[in-house]
Amino acid sequence: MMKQKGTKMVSQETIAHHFAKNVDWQKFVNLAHSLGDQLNDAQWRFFKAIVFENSMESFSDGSVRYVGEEGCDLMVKIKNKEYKVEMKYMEGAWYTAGGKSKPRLRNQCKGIILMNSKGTNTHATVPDTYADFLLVVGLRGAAVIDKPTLKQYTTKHGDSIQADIPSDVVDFVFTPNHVKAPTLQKINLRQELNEAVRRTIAQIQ
DNA sequence: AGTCATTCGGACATCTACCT
DNA sequence: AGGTAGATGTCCGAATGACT
Repeated sequence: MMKQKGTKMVSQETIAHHFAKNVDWQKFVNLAHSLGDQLNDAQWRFFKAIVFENSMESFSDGSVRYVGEEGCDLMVKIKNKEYKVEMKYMEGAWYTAGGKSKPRLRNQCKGIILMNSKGTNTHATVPDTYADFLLVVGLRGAAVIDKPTLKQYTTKHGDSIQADIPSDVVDFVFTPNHVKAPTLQKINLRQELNEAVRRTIAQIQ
């Protein structure tokens, strides 16, 4: 029986290219800006990730599937094969805000907490069960890194595993040059969620 | 001087798996 | 049966550093 080598693993460049081509990042940027800080409060942050992860599926051509499993948020289908991708969102992941000047590419991504827990973390690096690729999404850019490369840049921090990824070892999916100024849309997810919550509560007898 | 950026730890809610 | 470590994701706040 063949070992793992029998299953061909595509390159991070292939994954990045697929995300670049088959996901509408302008829509993502519009969504992220329109959502603003609505879900930034501590108790809503988990939901923010759910919104963004789902948006990958919605804004894709159908080849991206949201699964939300442990260590794997997305399944990406390329040439009839599916690949496991973990997604992290951080506002200023790759580019500084810029303010009055232009956004500037960082030498390395802002530190990402890949896993953390109360008490003491046992992992020294990402576990074998972790997705094969990590998609790091920011407001002004996104990039892909494969697991073997990612492992080179992880450090154990008390109760967490942190990744400090140099910008020149990743493959970019989009950059500030790939998107136009965001179209702000009037959405109020907090209100809709609150209403959904009240409706649900009202069903209880 | 005043803006912009970085850094660090802690905060949030709640589930499952495992332990005694 | 009851307790808790470990897992999930993101940002805030304050203090400090760097730049124009």
